[in-house]
Amino acid sequence: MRLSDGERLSDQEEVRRNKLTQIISCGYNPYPADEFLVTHFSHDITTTYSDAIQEQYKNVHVAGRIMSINDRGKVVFLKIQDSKGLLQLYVRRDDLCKDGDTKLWSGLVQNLDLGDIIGVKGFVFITKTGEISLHVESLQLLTKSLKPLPVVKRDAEGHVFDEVTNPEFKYRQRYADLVINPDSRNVFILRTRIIQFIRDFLNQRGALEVETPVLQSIPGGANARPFVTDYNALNTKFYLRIANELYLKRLIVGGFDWVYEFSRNFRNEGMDKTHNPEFTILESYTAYKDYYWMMNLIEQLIEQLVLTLHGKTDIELQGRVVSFKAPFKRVAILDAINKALLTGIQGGKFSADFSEPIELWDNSKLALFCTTVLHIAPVKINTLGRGKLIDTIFGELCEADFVTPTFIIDHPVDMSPLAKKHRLKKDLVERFELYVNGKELANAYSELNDPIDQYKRFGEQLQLSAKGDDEAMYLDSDFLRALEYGMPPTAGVGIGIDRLCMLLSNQASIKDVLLFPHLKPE
RNA sequence: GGAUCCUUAGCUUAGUUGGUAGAGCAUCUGACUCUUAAUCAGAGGGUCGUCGGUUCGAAUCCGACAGGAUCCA
Repeated sequence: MRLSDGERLSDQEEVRRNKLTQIISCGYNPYPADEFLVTHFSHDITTTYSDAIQEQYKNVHVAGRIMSINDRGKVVFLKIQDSKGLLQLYVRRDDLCKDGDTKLWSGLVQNLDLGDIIGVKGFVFITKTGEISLHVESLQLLTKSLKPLPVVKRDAEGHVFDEVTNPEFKYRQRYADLVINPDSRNVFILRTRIIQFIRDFLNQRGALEVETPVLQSIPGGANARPFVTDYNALNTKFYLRIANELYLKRLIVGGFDWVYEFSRNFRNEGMDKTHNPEFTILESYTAYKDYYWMMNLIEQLIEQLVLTLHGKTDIELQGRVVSFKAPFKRVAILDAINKALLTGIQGGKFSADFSEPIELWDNSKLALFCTTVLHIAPVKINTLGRGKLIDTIFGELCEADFVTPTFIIDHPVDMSPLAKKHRLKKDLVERFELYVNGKELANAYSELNDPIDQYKRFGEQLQLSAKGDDEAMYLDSDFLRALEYGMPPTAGVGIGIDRLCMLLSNQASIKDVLLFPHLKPE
């Protein structure tokens, strides 16, 4: 008996299939359809039970997966795991088989394996060794498990047996990882709590959650290579969205004054510890506000989120304590770079040729710095515009320094084609990025709403594209048409949800905060 | 895309100038009606990622491929 071609069954799998046959031949259904009424969860019992209130625990129904079996002959101790934790079951043959017919014992109980899912009824008591347990009066199989589960065992000294450490196993068989590894499960519970917190935070302030197209005819709103697909009914190429920004702005044009969406975005690019081609960004746009207002909002959001999850605003990240107390530091990106240049020159890392403030450098000097100091291939640099060069220098020189939450603000105009020009500072835009633990967590602008300026910016992107920058933005004339009707002054923000989850769950890889990260097919 | 490393039983792994694989947990058989890594006595389970080469002989050396991890681009 096999489920798929070419796969030989292991001895343990053969054994389980034989047990399945025995269970069926004894008249028990290994996959019953009936509802099993659950009255209690493991954790609730083990945290609230005491002998003083045992009357309330006389008829308890629990269901879960068998995680340990301690067979003592005519008594078996089982531990089952439900969604909230573990509960020990005390199963006695003579309690299950009161009429002397031991078929249930020999036909079913003795054919149970680790991983089987059972439903039990009984009363709660405390064993001689002091463990709150369920004395089982009836037991039924709810699902037979045919594949051995590498259940983790721990001894009294804390030695761990059978813990799956192979990351490929965890990622490919997340279902198994979630069963055997509570740490994994907790990360994903935390992820949901984070998303719920943000949703509540925005809803309480009057924001409207919306849904915009995942399939787009023009992949706009970001600099990235898209996934392409054929749209049969419309007989044209479509793209999976790289961002939802331009659609949310269309909604601001339409008169909604605060919208947001948790947007699953797709970028056809490399994957590493912080990038998965499919990822989640929260985008939110608010009419009549600017990026200063947005900075205040975001620092409130992050501070309160950390406070809610951890009960305090100072938390430990990779061995150092980081404060999330608002307000966060605000540093102009050019100031940050100039400071790093000065430090580098004083430390002898680069020559004094680069002592002039970076805003005065011409493009050839930027390129020279990138090739000689940062050792970036000239072929690549030739495709980059001024803004991307400066962004690259910031990434290399400064990014890692911003461990405590810091707003990096006022970027050069040509690296921010959707941001409004700064009200005071020439050649800059009203933009901020939030850096925490050396990584970009959020990106926001006072949104560009001047359709003529926006048209010019798209034009500059087209020129970059012609130079070979395959991430330059596409021109979206429908978006320009929307802007021509008039979009009120608007502040917009995007928060990387995956990175936020990595940060707050202290995970080093994005794969550890994605339930099903992409891997090559087996 | 480049460099380095990894792939041995269900899981974790040992395997020393190349001599047809050893363990713990899990599994199976037997004993045990309050155990908790239960214990005790026995047993089975591996085409050592795949394919090819060198050799009398390959888990081990060489090559290609596949998957994964880390770092770089």
